[in-house]
Amino acid sequence: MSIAGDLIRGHTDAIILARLLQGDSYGYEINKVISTLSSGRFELKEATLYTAFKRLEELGHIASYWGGSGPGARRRYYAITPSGREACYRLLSEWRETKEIMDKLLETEGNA
Amino acid sequence: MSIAGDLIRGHTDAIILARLLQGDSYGYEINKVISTLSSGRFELKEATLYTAFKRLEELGHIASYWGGSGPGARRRYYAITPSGREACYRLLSEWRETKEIMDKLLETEGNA
DNA sequence: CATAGTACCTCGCCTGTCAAGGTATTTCAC
DNA sequence: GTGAAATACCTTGACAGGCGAGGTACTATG
Repeated sequence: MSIAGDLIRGHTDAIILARLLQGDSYGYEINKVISTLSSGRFELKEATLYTAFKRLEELGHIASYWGGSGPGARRRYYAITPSGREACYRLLSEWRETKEIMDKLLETEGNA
Repeated sequence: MSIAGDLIRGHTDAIILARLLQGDSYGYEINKVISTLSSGRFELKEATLYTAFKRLEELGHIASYWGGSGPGARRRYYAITPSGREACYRLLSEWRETKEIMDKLLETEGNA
């Protein structure tokens, strides 16, 4: 991928929660959506994704349930919880702040 | 600090190089500048900073020399090299791309 | 029945951050 | 002059997140 792993570090939770804010979904689908939305430039590796799900569920930010299997194997759906919503809003505002600060720090006089 | 370490992970090199693009500087000063520019909301820990210097020097992106000591102890100055400039521009454009993609991925319909 | 696509999961490595601790020099108050 | 504070640099070890590699299982299609 063109965007290195460390750039998304710390942002995976935000991305997943923001996606679940749109409605329940499952791992495989979320991965596809992320890939599509970013025109293939961004990709959450499966190991990363499932690790994140586990972490978020332990934190109580998401809840899972086994859902109907479509064309393939059975799916584990995830739903965002109230605390997940809160966390998501917090992460979104943190992202806005990070952007703002980063832009200031990366600013160069004879501008790039 | 209000912005957690993982949010800047992968951006420290960009920040340091962008700062050195403004002219030679040394660790202690760069740290202060970052703190000031971000109104104290952002802080590169010393260990992180010196680790990054070492890494960047090994990569040939920066070069160091001992400079005159001002009011305190002696200072090790860093200068950006041609390859460092290139890397910096690349990182800057990567940052722009990351911003764009992240904004798309974090977008929510009933917007936050 | 084999293959490809869907779907989930785990282990172990790697790398960047940082808490903690250490060294050396200069300045300034007392 | 001596002690504290600020300046300035550096290293070690622990920790956490991302991910390569490998594995399981089910369904549809030819």
